Amino acid sequence: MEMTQRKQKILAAVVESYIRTGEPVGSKNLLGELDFSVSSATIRNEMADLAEMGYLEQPHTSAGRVPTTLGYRYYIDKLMNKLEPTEEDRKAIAKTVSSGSGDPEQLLEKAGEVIARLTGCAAVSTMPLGEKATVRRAEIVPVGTRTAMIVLLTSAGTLKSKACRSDMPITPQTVERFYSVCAAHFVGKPLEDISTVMLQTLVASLGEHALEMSSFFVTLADLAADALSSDVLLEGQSNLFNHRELGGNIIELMEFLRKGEPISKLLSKGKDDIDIKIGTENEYKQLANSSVIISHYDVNGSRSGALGIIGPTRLNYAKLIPYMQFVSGLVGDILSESIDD
Amino acid sequence: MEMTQRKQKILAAVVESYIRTGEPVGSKNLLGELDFSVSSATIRNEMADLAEMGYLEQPHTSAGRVPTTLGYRYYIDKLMNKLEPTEEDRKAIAKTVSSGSGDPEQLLEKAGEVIARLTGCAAVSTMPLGEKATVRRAEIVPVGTRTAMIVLLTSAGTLKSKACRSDMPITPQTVERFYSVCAAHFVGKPLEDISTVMLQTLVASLGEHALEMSSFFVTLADLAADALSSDVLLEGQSNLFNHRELGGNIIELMEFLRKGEPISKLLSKGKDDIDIKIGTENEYKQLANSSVIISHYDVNGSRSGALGIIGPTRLNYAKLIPYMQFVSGLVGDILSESIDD
DNA sequence: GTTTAGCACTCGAAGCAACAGAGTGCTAAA
DNA sequence: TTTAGCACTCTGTTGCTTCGAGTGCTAAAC
Repeated sequence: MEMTQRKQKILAAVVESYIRTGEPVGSKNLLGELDFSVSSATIRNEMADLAEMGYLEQPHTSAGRVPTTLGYRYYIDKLMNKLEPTEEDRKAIAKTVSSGSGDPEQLLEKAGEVIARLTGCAAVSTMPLGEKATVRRAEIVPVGTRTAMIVLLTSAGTLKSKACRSDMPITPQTVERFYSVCAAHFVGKPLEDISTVMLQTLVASLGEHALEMSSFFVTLADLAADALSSDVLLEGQSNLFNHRELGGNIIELMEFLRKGEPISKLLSKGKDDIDIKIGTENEYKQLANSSVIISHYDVNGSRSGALGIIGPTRLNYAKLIPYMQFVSGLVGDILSESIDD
Repeated sequence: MEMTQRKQKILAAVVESYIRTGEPVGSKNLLGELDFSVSSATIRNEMADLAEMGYLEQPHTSAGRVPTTLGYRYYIDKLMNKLEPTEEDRKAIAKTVSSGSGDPEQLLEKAGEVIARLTGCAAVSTMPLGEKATVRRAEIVPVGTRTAMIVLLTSAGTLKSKACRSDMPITPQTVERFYSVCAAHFVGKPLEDISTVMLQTLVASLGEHALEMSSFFVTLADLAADALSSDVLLEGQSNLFNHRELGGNIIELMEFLRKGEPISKLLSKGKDDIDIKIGTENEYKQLANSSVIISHYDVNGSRSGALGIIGPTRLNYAKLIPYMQFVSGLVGDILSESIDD
């Protein structure tokens, strides 16, 4: 069967009406939404065709039509008119996002916050880290006779810090020794190289100072692991409660979001600037009733991380896709600017 | 009407049975739970009396009885046999909690985690901060020509750090100037004194260096405000989903938990070591269907903060109260030990 | 050949009666 | 004072009917 222009218009109207109301849309309801006038019977015929072609489906025989995954896909790829963010919105977003400048983690937190608020969905983001991130700097700050704060700064700009207790009093020599070991073994090395195995051999080589120093390096390894793994931020998951159609799956969905690793995979996958997965297009079954819009950002020209939103399949794609592009572009710009000095 | 010993036994049995099953308990079900034998009719009479006295109520005429707030209160105050944690549990808890030693924030996070897991409730905790907390140390770590990390350490051991951009390049002189200003104006001062007003006069007095330095001090003030306010930790809120009886209120409850300030008030209120609020005893209406167990901890003999759990009214008080006391004692001990050196 | 009016049909939602089951309160006997 | 017995009340479930929305099909109109 052929996709005529009239069918396209009807499909678009069905998708838009369903996104707006959340109710299956019937032939009569559509009459007012179209820019040509035909009877409801004609629309019924066309909708039956669209259903046969796989773009629409019926929850049950006597209900209206609902877009299928294929229907959304066709709409997004061919029919949708993007709705660029207004100047006001751009300014408001830019203001909020740039207030989190400095640490990339804060920046992404702010960006997630603003996205979640604007879209009414859950927002996720990944840090501009990667396997290639290296140790840029390690600091030790003694804060008591036996307690010190270890601070790790990565090449990606991420900062992690943790307190740490030593079994022996901390002397200025201890501090000096810490810095020299760091300079020799850690600075400039990839984060993932700081494994416990590497630590064991290192500590063994310290001889009499092993006892004194070991807890600091263990803490440093913790921080490195933390920097590598805790790269997923989540905001606004409670927004999901407002979407009735997620129904009973909402609890599993929230559990899924809390996990982190799958989200990290999800966001790192796509190659395109923007990546949209509708319902069953998602490989995770917990997302089968949800849609995901992922927008990647570049730092100094290279693909670094991504922002995403997760919500019901009936997202307002026409609006949200440009918004996501705008925010991720902004994040990329700010990070590019702040990282190279 | 008089509270006989038999009535007490019946009340205890009703409360315990309801806590266990969540179902209204009928006279026949109670037969097996009592250490004396009477007929169900006798129990019915006694239960009717207890209902009249306000300790029990019926969801509807032909249902079993459910404890009222008053009933739980009587049970907790007079009837309950506390169930101290087993040696194994104590060890397991101590191990998890002490793994978060060092920074108080981490410690409380671990403590909250273990409580949430053990009780199946949401756990909240407040940091051992107070108005009296002072600046112990401020550090600046340059990480780029115009970017630096500001680190604030409080007298309570809390560590906060944030990245910060300056409009001008950061020189060794900048760093030195930062330290001398900090030493003169911040170290030893209460956190709450670092207000924006104080900052304005300070920055003004810096003369030509004002532009260069101001963003650092603004960041420092942010950190101080953060240390003062972000003192509420929340763990395991998703556990609440497992409690069916919270019903539709669960969403409002979770929103309430996410807020922070009311929780902070809630935890700071009680004077006793342990503080239990059952259902409507709570002044917040969002907690009207929930119970709260708050256990305060002391650091070096003075009341510092608290740990709490929030769950349905049918908590296993006999078990959870001693557990909370144990964990908060542990937290107090660890903090006392780590803070005085 | 396409569009439309008309109509029978399907299915879910809502309302209602019947009924089983759990549990109570009361009365009268032990 | 306790107990057995019984009538009563209330909930939850099941099955039935009705209502309405919306479809699909057919036959007539354009």
